[in-house]
Amino acid sequence: MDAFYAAVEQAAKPSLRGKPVIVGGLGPRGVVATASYEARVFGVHSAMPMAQARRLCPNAAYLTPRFGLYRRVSEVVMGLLRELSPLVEPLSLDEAFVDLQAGGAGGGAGRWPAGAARAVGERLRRDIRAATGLSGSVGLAGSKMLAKIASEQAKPDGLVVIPPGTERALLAPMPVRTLPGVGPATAQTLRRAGIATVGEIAEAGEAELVRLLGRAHGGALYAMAQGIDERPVVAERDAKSVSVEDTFDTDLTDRARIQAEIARLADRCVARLRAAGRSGRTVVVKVRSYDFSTLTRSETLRGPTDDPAVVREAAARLVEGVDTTAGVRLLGVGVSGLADFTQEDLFAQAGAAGLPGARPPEPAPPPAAGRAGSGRETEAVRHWLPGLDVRHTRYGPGWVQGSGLGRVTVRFERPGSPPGRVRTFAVDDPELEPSEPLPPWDGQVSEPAIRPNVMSSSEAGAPAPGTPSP
DNA sequence: TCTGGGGTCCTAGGACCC
DNA sequence: TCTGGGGTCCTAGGACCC
Repeated sequence: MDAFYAAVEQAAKPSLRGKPVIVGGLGPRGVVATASYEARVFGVHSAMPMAQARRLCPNAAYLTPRFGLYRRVSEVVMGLLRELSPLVEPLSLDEAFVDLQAGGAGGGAGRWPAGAARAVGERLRRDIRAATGLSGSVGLAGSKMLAKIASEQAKPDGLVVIPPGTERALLAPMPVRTLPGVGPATAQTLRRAGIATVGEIAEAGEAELVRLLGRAHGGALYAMAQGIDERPVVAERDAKSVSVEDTFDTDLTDRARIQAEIARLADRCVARLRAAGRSGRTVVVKVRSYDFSTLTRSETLRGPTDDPAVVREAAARLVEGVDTTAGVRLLGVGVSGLADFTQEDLFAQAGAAGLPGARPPEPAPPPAAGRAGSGRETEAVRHWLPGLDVRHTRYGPGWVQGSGLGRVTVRFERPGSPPGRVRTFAVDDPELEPSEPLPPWDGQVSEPAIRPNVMSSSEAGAPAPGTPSP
């Protein structure tokens, strides 16, 4: 999907179409998650500090991310991919590999008539636009690596095919950073060895690449430089770890506060673990200091757990051993070594944590949602975060454009409506209330081809009763 | 008002075991 | 009592991806 988060927001907010839109953290330490193509013209890009983005593009719309909405749109798109083949490997909410041969749409025996793949790709792009109102790009090739490179070249709103037999010649002149897996550090190492292009990787030979980058990375890169990538498309990979982390607006130094935050993070982590029906054996704590130096401390239990108390206690022990006196900007808690939860694990975890071993396997305590989740979200709503949906009893649905000085500015429009007008209210106006996001296909003129058949529980909240329809 | 949050994979050293 | 070789597990850190 092209500039996915920003594109969803533009689809949901008609007045933002054609304008620079930047989605990301709006706090003092936020970074850009996605910039629309209109904003990229100003040099804004993903992972850039929000402060820098505001200097480069002061007139953009700055919006807080709405992952629940993006997830719903993503599910629609992934559903379209699964119509092409059962072998779909999502990489993120907005990207996936599809093994078309496994889908049999090419006519069997793994042979595709000339042009058939391109036709499938173009039809997919039309279907995605019809179902979501958004544009996606397609790369078609004989391997995951080449398909990914092709899709990068196809963006935005395009399709690129790399025909079999043309791979090496096509790759040779490209900079090494084109290859997936080559980031700043690898590019630097290669540059120092006089290697700037993919062709030069192939010329250097496997022994040299392994010497420079190690067995796995060097070997993989040497193969990729020749267009060789045998990795299969794998659907439904089980997660191997679950983690949560928070960056604080100002550094933390108070030990009690740090321990309180660690406990909150542990509860949030376990809540996600349980929601996935998993348990884990290794607890990891992450601490990023005032100077951005980052360390982790981990402890492996004797058996897997999904008990919030066990994870909380392990995390507390681990952070106890870290010098935090100079100030920490980020804390994180994670669990790895995941297993599908079984009843026997309860005994193992009781022993491992030094808890009273005889404790019966009572129903595990609730995932302590009280403090972190609901409290924080309520707070966010009261601050009328830019980008969030609201509803006014007289003016209907709209979204927060900004707030401050006791006022909140709302633009009244919705997906499918013409650009709306702006009104300003007191922040405590009783006629104004937060509301659920309206997906982009709501209000479209034509009936969408596909609708999500399942709503995630976090999105399932019914609209408030008694509010008038527009 | 420099640098988010959620992941994956790899490497390397030490403990431990046979 | 001059000290091998291979394997696994754990811990910590780093590169990379979206």
